Amino acid sequence: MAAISRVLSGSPTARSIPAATQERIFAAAQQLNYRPNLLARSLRQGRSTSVGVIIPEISEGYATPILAGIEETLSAAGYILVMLTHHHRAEVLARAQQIFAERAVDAIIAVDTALPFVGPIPTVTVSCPDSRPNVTNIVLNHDRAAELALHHLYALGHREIAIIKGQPFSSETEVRWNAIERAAACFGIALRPNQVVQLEEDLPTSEPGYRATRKLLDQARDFSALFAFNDVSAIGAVMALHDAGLRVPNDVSVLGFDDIAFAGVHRPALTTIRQPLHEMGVLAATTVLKQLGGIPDLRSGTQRMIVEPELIVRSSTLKR
Amino acid sequence: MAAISRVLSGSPTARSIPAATQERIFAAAQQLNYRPNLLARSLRQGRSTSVGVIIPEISEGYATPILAGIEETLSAAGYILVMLTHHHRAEVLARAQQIFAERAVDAIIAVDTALPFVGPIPTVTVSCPDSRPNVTNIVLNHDRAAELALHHLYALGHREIAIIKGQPFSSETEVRWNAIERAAACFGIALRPNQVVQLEEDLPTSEPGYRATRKLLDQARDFSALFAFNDVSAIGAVMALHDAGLRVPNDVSVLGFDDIAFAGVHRPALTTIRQPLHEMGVLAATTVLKQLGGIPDLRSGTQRMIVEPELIVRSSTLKR
DNA sequence: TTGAAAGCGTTACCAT
DNA sequence: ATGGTAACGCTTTCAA
Repeated sequence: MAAISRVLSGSPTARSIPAATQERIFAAAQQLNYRPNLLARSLRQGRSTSVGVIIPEISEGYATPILAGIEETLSAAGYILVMLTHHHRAEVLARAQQIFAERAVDAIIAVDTALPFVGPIPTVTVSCPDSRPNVTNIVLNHDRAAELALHHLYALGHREIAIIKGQPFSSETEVRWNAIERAAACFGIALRPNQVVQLEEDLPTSEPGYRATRKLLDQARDFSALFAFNDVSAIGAVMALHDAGLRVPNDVSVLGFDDIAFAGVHRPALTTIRQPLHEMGVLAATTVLKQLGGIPDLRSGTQRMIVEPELIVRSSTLKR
Repeated sequence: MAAISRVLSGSPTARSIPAATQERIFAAAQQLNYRPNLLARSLRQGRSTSVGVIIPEISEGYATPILAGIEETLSAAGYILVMLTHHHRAEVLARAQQIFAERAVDAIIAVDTALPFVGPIPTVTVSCPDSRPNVTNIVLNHDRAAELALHHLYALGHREIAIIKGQPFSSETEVRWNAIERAAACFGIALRPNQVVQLEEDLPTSEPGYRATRKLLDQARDFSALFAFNDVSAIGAVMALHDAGLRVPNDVSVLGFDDIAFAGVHRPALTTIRQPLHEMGVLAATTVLKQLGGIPDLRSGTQRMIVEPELIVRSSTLKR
């Protein structure tokens, strides 16, 4: 039994077993159609070749490419995902910790989620700006993103730029806003309070963007450009502007964020700041795998991996 | 140990344990912050409170609501998903069987996937028309869908209707096409071979729909309506028609399928045949849960659960 | 180089 | 009503 275990699980101690015996073992396993019981192995080793993934919801546009990137990478390495959604509810987040512990996940990837816990296992976050000890954070270069965005609009002649901030519960809202403020200061753009609105509802649709834009139009109509928190809300903004008799991009230039799949298909095609969502998922997964396979020392210490945004110009964003 | 196991796992045999003892056990568990080890339980019981889910890919529009419905329902019942994607590759599908067996999933849900295997565990398929023994199939009422679609177009005066069939590898392509043929016969609509094209590329984007429509336009321009295999390809079709100088819906009425989230946001807003994707995910999951909890007899026998489509009229599909 | 045996943390079968 | 104990199928240590 010992020899069989060592050979079939590819243990380094198998090197001291003669080739002939190994052959016999492989042959027998093949003939008997032997499959090791992963549950027994997991129980014994205390690990499960699985990775916990937590994300607010399985939503269109944003979550999909990240999850796809994570799934591809992990399943190619023989890991499965223990995927949980929390819908921004604190008690579900707390339960997630239990579930991950029960299932003995070997690592955790948190997407767009402020983890209330950090365990002794490798932990990687995606788009969670608040860094915690022993966690690797994969974050977008928000300063660069804001600079790309405002430079684009500024270069086209826009000076009165409205902003739609993210929902209060969204983990990136604050850092993004701060970056926008810094970039605006750089370009000498004034962000007037009545030209700033915030997404409110917890819906992954364009509805919150529509409502925020309605509110914006009620309190200010003197902006010539609008920078939305994400593409989904930018689409809602375009609808609201259109309903208010304003043309996009002729009257108002709308700039989105994320570059979701539908951004290029939407009419008017959405100019946007691209986040490499799929790549971020892949990066999160490969980072986890590296930590799982590598030297334990690599796990410790807070690390930041910065991902670069890109300006995608689609509908010609005309100068006013 | 025995008493503790019985009480904490809610075994029916725990009824013969006096309330006082049960209290003591609960109190101690609480105080010691005891969490049962799921791996050990799974090893012993041969089940893992997990459900295998296999789907071609984590794609926008189609997969997302189904997966969300499955995830919600299963995780509310304490199950986790073992989610695999196969990208229409046969060898990956075969490996999936291995992985599900290794992980000792308690049931399997296959979405839009022709399973090459049926095990002894409850198995539910979503949108897989070919029925196999001991599998519950959740399928759309395709005849009704085709009837809704063609009646809608017919009533608007359309007689020359082009069709975009699904990819050859898509599990619903054939059954959908057969239903369309029957409905067309009913209404006395002739489906001319040069007005029928098929999606080819294995991409979850609107690209295949665009290409198919280009091909269609090369071989026929005498159609006044176009019925696409799904919304994603309908969007591609609208782009291709537009690029060819045709207006939608003025020159050509385009009818989609699925009613994905962006169908109502797209301009022109997409008229479409709605599949209740989210509900289908929920239904698949509840069916699995019922079979897992219920009498084993319920598992046997092939069952079909028919889901009804709905016509969603958005852009006014004008009579030619 | 190989084998025996001790667990991993449960559950379930028997006794009491 | 309770408790002892043998599995479940593997890995790993220790001896041979």
